Amino acid sequence: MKSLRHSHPRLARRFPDSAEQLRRKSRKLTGPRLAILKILGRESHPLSVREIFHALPSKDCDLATVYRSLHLMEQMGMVKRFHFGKGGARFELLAEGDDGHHHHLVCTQCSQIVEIEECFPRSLQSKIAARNGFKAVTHKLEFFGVCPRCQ
Amino acid sequence: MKSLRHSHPRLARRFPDSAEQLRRKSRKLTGPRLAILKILGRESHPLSVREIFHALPSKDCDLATVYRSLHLMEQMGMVKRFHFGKGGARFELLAEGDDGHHHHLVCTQCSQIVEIEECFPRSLQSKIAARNGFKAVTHKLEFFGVCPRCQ
DNA sequence: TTTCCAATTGCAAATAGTTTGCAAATAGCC
DNA sequence: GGCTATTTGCAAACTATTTGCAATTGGAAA
Repeated sequence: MKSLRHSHPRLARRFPDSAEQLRRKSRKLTGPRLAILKILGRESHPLSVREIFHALPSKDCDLATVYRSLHLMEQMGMVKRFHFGKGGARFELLAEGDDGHHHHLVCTQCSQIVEIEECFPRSLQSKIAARNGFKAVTHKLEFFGVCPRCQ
Repeated sequence: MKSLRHSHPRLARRFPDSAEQLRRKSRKLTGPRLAILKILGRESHPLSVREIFHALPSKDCDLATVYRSLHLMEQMGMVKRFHFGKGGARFELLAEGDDGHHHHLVCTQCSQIVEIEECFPRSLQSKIAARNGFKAVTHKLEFFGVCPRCQ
């Protein structure tokens, strides 16, 4: 359990709170959920459902349960869902209070994923929202290219 | 045929070239392909495969053919594929020479789609690419919010 | 620490989106 | 009009995800 504390900064303190957070919504901290949190906690980039499933110790948990768990955790703000075009959804563990808004640079050859600090300029987004009369505007932004090793 | 000349600016002159463009690759300008181009030419925003299929006159063309046609047209640079998270792919007709790089503002309630002029700052993208040693970097960027009518 | 029940799980089947093999149909060059 | 490579329809396969239901289980209450 303690090992999760040492992962990526954003993930810090996620695991110790999980039981408490689940309890608050009268949800149970079950074996499968724990295992999934552990796997997500080991990586600092979004994992595909397939990757999570195969990393499951002795894959004793059903694939449907992985989907259900991830969905629940997403609703609770514990994980964030990403789509990189090809393939299915990917999930990243979040620390409490983090809304998970950030972006990635993905290698189109080997799918290596780098987390990016930069974001679309806030003022420009406000301008776009205002000009079109839209409210509550956010964005999804991902970069794609060829990583050093694949060049 | 002529009606397509009057669509959205980006689409201008797309249709008259289609036969020629297809011929150049020894492809045929068939009924289904013509019908799909016509449908795409009527709209200035990306259509889902479902939408295209149902707009097909007397839907006499198979869904598989729609997929195959769109795939071919994508490879030939005649249409551009987009993904807005939920649901399947969407396709937009391009004018010759247009690489189709642009973005959208999508209503999360009614899926209304507005085309956006703004783009992620080039210099910032170069910085991101350089810092991580990536080459040939591009990006996908879409905005989501609530449109005036849905507020 | 046992009981109890709502929450959770496994399993299998359903659904959505997309692709593919193959024989029949057809566009466009001659 | 004929010929042939390209295209199409159809059905089946595939991938990603969801759902119904009966059996199981976490954890609050007794």
